[in-house]
Amino acid sequence: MTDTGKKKATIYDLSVLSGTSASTVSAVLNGSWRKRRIKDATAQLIQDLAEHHGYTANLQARGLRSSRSGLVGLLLPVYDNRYFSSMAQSFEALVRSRGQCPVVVSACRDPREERQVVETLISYSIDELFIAGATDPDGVHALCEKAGLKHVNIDLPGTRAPSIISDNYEGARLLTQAIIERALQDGPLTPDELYLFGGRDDHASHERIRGFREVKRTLLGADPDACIQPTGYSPAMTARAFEAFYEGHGKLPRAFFVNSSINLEGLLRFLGQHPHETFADIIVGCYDYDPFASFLPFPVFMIQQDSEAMLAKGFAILEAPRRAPVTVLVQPTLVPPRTALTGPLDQLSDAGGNG
Amino acid sequence: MTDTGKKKATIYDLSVLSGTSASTVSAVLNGSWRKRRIKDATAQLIQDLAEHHGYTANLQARGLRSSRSGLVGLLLPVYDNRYFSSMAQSFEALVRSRGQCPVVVSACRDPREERQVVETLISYSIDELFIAGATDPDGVHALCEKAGLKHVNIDLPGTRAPSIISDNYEGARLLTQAIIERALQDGPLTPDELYLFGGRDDHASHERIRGFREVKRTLLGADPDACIQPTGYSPAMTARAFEAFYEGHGKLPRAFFVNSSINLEGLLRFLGQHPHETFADIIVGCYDYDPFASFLPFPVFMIQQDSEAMLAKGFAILEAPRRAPVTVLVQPTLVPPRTALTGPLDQLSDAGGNG
DNA sequence: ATTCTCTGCACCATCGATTGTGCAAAAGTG
DNA sequence: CACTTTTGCACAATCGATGGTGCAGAGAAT
Repeated sequence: MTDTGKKKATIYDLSVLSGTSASTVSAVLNGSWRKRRIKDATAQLIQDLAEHHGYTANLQARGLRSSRSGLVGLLLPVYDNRYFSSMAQSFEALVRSRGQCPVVVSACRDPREERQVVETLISYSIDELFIAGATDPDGVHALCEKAGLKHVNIDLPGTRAPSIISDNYEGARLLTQAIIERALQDGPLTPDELYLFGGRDDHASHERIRGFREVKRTLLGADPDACIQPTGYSPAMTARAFEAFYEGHGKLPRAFFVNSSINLEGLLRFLGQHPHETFADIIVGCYDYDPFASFLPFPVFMIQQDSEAMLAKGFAILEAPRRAPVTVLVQPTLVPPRTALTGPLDQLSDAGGNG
Repeated sequence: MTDTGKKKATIYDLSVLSGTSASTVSAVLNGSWRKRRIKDATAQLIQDLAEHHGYTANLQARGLRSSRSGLVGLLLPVYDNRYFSSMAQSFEALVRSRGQCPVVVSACRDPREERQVVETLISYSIDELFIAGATDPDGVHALCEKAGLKHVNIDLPGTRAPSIISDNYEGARLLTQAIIERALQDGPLTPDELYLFGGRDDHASHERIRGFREVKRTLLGADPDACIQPTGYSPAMTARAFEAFYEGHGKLPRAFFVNSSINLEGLLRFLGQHPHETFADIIVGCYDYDPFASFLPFPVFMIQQDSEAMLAKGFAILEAPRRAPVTVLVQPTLVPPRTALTGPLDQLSDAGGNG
């Protein structure tokens, strides 16, 4: 790739250099040349020239003409937690392995931002879209539908497009049961000693709360409404809920279920403000897995959602001829305290060593 | 936005509907219409039509013609840790606030992948590129240069383009000093009780090791080479280093400096395999901040890098007329153990509550 | 009334690649 | 040698938006 010339080479440049037409160059360089009965020698010549001049196709031009782009989008609510960043990591690898180009964007759980972002992606003729945790999946669906864009919901279901979600109900049951069993080791547990913090009015929260309440009622016999504290997906709000509880009771609940790792950060903020005795004996369950959180100085049970499986399933569904608005459940896994799982980063080759 | 029609509307559709020419429609819809002396009434008519038909510009066509795209790229090594995911989060907000569209891609610390990704981005005529932690910044630089793409290095410096990096040397000094002081509270510390794990042959690692060794020599009087254990950026390799040390010494070093949060995950893997006594008294410093890691059951000092400041500085440099290959140092902050800092997620509005 | 200046817009080439179609020249057939 | 078939490629329209240029008509100036 000797960089001859200053501007990027185009098929027209190569057509002059090779003494062929632009359409021949195009065919050779996009692989359709056998179908077009281009001579092997001609193809070879053009490929050599292309390499020599560092030719790369102008993807905007290609996309404009063919109305496809080779891009696959992933729409995230946020980046900054291990569940979504890990999903982005897996997504990259998966899309790359399929010869397409991953594009990840976040929309900050804002329905307007979501639409805006999707419009932009559509304007770039992306080929497929994975919608992870959209606040308004059906609104986004309408846009995709209109543009003929293949898409699936991941993590939060929509009613109009295929959805692949964690089995939040089952996961919550597993997690609740684990917390309760662990708490019982330290003596009997009364219903008002087990709380749930975090989440809001989305499908995932509902299902988790449902699973929590059911197991709790079964094992502990009751579940006062006051034990459910939805605080939204915000560390600050969650911290406030813990503070409020602490002010009212002089301690934290003996055991509690936290709706997500983002909410669990709210717990950290509380911890930072209080001495160790305050939480020496608590038992926590968190829906989401974060390796560092698993090693906090009290037992933390976590639920790992299998984002890689969800994405893989998503691709499978997009490839299938019929795409009914089915909902596929993917089973999450209970992770006991003090567990360091491997993640997508472990797939990366890193020679390591100092050289 | 009533979705009249099935295909996406173009300026030609609107030109027919409005009885004007396509160029007029184009001018009205891209804001250049005052300059083109379009009558207010005409503009209004076209805007109404556009809204009614849910017109959105085909950005590939626009980009092709104007060879600009409104896209700003961020090239990351990986997503899956808090430093980079937090950087991505800040990046999104910053770019959005400037009316452009953020595109984040990762290249897995693979020089070939880096080039490949940058080529792709260039083919989409992105306007600016932030290169965070490129393995081969100058190789990437060459590509950008050739394409006339404005770019800056973030986090790891290149020699050919402006670079904005953390003051790794100073950060390492702060961190080393903090660990040593804390260790001295528990009694005298000998040079062979303080180790460094992680990092490889990149600029950041070098600077951190330099800072570590200097402070250590100053405060402890010596620094045996064996105390430096570069393991690459891989949790597995780092875990192996801890295991090896443990096998040789029957315990972990009393205090150690870990090169990054990714390496710190290696420590978790070790911890998961050993009883609590093994690490009851260790003192850890980690270059990078992760809120959960800050609350591990032993003192963890962390360094928070100011990625938001780096990005902001990057934009400033890109806007400046002259762009010499300067290197700008941004000061990181020492974060004492058990500290929950707020992050970019706190900027997000989240009504919270159950409704 | 004539010339000049604006105003308001239409026309058209252009960005770089894709693709249906057409047509020479080469090769095969009888 | 005349005729068909195949090979190998060129032509030109097209995707949707942009922006330089030109020009008709309204109003102003003389």
